[in-house]
Amino acid sequence: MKRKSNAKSNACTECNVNNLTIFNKLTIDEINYINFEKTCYQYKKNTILYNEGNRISGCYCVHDGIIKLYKTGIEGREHIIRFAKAGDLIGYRSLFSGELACHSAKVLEDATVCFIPGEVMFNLVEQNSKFALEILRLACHELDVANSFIRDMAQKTVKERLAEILLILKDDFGIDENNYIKINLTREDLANIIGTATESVIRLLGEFKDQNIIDIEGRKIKLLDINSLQKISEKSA
Amino acid sequence: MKRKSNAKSNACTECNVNNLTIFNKLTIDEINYINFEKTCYQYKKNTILYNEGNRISGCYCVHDGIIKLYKTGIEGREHIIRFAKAGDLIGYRSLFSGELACHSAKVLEDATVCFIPGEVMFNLVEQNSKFALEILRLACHELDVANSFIRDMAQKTVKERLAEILLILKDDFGIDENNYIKINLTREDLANIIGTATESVIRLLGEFKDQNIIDIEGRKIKLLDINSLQKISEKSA
DNA sequence: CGTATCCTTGAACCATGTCAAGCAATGTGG
DNA sequence: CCACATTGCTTGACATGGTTCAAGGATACG
Repeated sequence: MKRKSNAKSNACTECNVNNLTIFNKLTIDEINYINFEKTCYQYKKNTILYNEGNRISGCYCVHDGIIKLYKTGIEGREHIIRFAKAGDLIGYRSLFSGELACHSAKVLEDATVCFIPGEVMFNLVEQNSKFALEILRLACHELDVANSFIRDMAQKTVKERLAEILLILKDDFGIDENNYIKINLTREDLANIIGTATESVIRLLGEFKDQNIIDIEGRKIKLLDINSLQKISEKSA
Repeated sequence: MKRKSNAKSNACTECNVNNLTIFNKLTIDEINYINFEKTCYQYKKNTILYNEGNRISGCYCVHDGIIKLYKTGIEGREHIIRFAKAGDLIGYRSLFSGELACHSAKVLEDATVCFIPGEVMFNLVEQNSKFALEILRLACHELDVANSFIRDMAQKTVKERLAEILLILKDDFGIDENNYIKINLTREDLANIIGTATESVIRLLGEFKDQNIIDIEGRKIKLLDINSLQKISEKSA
């Protein structure tokens, strides 16, 4: 399940996701420092990187694949917080808050992930204030997003939230040449993002399909009418 | 509504909320720097400090009083994010994410608030990495809290959330000698925190009262049976 | 090829929202 | 200080969105 990949193809200086990440404010020397200290792993689908409540000793930079971050709630029910993809950093939250992991991380699609020890992160924050500000910017932005989502959970219906999440997934993962969203989730996963029952997701996706707003092929969702989705998600339809 | 208070009683070096705040990692020189650059204001109830969408040019440190932070949602409905009290910092999120204010701030109880220009905050982050880490810690912690609340919104019933929020308010604001929570909110405010209708809050508070879990005197809520509240909020009752 | 997981549909139930109406408390201006 | 206006509180009746349960079919996987 967990396998160190050969270092060659993973030099941070040549990493094509580098400019997507918060590391773009680092000097070459600092990048090399990370490169020297990090460890790369390849994980198969369903591997657990860490569990809620674990102590996190560093953070993970996703090179490719998709990682699902989720919290376990009442009666063991899973609640999905977000998905991390190429260029995303995970675990930094617990690292910098000094708290135990507040979520579990599980591989959704086979992934290559670099582990950066916490000490390295702290050293970089101390010696490069631009980097510190960059992480701060990231955390503050995620906080905005989280609070907006709380409001949406509070005020929107399940249908509105489903339309919203389809649009968010589109923005985060993009669509292919046939307008299919480039992430395949089970109905249950979708339900666990927006906080509803699997059956409700199924019925509502069916409804969207009947209205020619989306098309469905197994787990692949094709967006036909983004405008309508937008209207639905904003209650203006 | 907005009035500069005399500076004497507000010297940061003598501020009794100082050790509650993230500023406790600063040197005396740095505290004096803030003291020199800040401006203190006294605000009456219902004053708006800033509105969602405003550009924020600094952040506010609450000296006393209570500030309500809320987002405006669909059809103008208010959703309360949190309350800031003595020692809390507000506006830092938008400042550091470089985005427009993602919420409005309104005075709930007459407040004294110090405005610290953004430039000062940025300078301090740059020159004192312990301070940077402290803000980062704060932001990451708030992110944890926000994500937990999203899960709760997704998985808990209105009754469970109401029990939960009463306990949170107790922890945040404390209780007086008669076990009354030291913050007075309208039923509508309570509804706007947990995302429900005012009528539901009224009915559920009545239910809690009938079960001798709480007592109610106008807007003041007295906690009689914290254990039961805990059980309810965790679905174990 | 059999087992596990996922998907789908129908039916029944219920928690919660909405609407309406009246009352209480609070605030404001003359 | 009173009268009026506004805001907040309460209750009942009703509508409905959404959950839950059950059962069967489809699909993926070892």
